[in-house]
Amino acid sequence: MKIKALKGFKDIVPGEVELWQYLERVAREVFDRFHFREIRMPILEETELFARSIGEATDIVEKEMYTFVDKKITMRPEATASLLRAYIEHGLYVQKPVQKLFTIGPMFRHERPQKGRLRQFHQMDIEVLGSENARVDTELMAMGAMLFDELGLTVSLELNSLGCPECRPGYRAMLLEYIEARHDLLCSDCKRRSTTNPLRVLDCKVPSCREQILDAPSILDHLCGQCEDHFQQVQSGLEQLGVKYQLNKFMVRGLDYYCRTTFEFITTDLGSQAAVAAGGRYDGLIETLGGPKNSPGIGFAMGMERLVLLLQQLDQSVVEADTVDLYIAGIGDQGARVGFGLAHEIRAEKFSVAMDHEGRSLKSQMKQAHKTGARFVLIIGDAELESGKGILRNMGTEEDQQDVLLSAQSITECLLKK
RNA sequence: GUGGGCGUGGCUCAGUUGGUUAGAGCACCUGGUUGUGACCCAGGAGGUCGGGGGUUCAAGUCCCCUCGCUCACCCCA
Repeated sequence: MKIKALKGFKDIVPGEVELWQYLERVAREVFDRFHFREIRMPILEETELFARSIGEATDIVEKEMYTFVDKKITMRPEATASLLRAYIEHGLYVQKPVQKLFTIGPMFRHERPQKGRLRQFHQMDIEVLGSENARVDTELMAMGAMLFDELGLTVSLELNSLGCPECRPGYRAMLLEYIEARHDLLCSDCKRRSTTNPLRVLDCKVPSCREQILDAPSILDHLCGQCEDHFQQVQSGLEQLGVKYQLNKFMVRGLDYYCRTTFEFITTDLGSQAAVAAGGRYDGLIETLGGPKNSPGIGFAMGMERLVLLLQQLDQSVVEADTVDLYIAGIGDQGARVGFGLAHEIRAEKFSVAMDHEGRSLKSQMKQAHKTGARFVLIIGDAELESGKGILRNMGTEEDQQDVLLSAQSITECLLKK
């Protein structure tokens, strides 16, 4: 019986991992430009942390978490809660009132896997803690847009506001009334949602439900003065920076902690997993988790599997082919022995060197060199050992240089010349 | 948790109305004269046809069960 990876858990093998490295490299570079700093947290946390932040009644907490019940610990299903815990625990808000942080790593949710959705998945998570200025919201979305643009991905930004504890309850009551009046016309899921989370009815995909909610009251028409003002500033900021966006008054969030600004970066190229990144503001959350009072925050997470899938759909290859500077082909035991030593010395000079130790024929080694994408091949056989000079073949031009001294120094000089 | 589709060598797949030793392409290995990479040619290795049971003289091909993968619902990044 062969042992295989668990359902929903995937290996990222050579040939595939390069794209992940590329994604991460570009992202880190962009984060750096906006002056975000990295933070890394453990994968396991107290279960309580997620119950309190994400919300007891959410699907994530109710049925999707990997929890060690006896130890009361859970593998993180998302990054924000852990990041805030660390932020509070280390008193980062004391050192610097506004913190801009990012983290990259695996998250775990026990769901049925499908395209762009795994049980262990990876997110890049960005958070700005300690500011409620609308420019922060704008900058965050602008950064996301810039990153996707530089990756060559076509995604659109959808924006909404969820209001705050001042204005949401009133709106919620109004919506509930609207939904109740049409209760019989809704799908069975929405009937359930109307009691568990009425806002969710707004983004039901069933056509008949969509029809019913067309004239539903919009939160955007019922924001309190402050939220309205804040939302206007966010929008004018996006316009100032030339970031295209679309208002979506039906967009809701699955995690309880969101308020005010919420947004999603959407693609049409991933089947049902449209959101490649999503997030929003969570102004009361830091306090809820034991941090300083009146401490606002906003952040978003990007699904790396989804981004990699999109990158794979691009025709142009963004990843460099497999290549080495030099392949050493040793013929016979002595040739291989000398090559073995030279390879080590040349590697110490910061060149990449490949050779095999299987005692293959020269022809076979040349084939290996070709497949490896070697720029040069150094041939060392009996004749070369005798003269002390090797043959250096340029794999591009097919030229052989006959008189290369078998020393790391003269070989590296030749490599530098080309 | 609920549905649909699919499970043949590393990968992509053929396998006819069930019938002799299960095939192809790609990839891999070794050769094509004595020490050289494309292509080509020859040869080779590699599969208990997901697993179990049943029908039959005979099953990769039919039936049942089971496991796995996948897409979708739900939910979400």
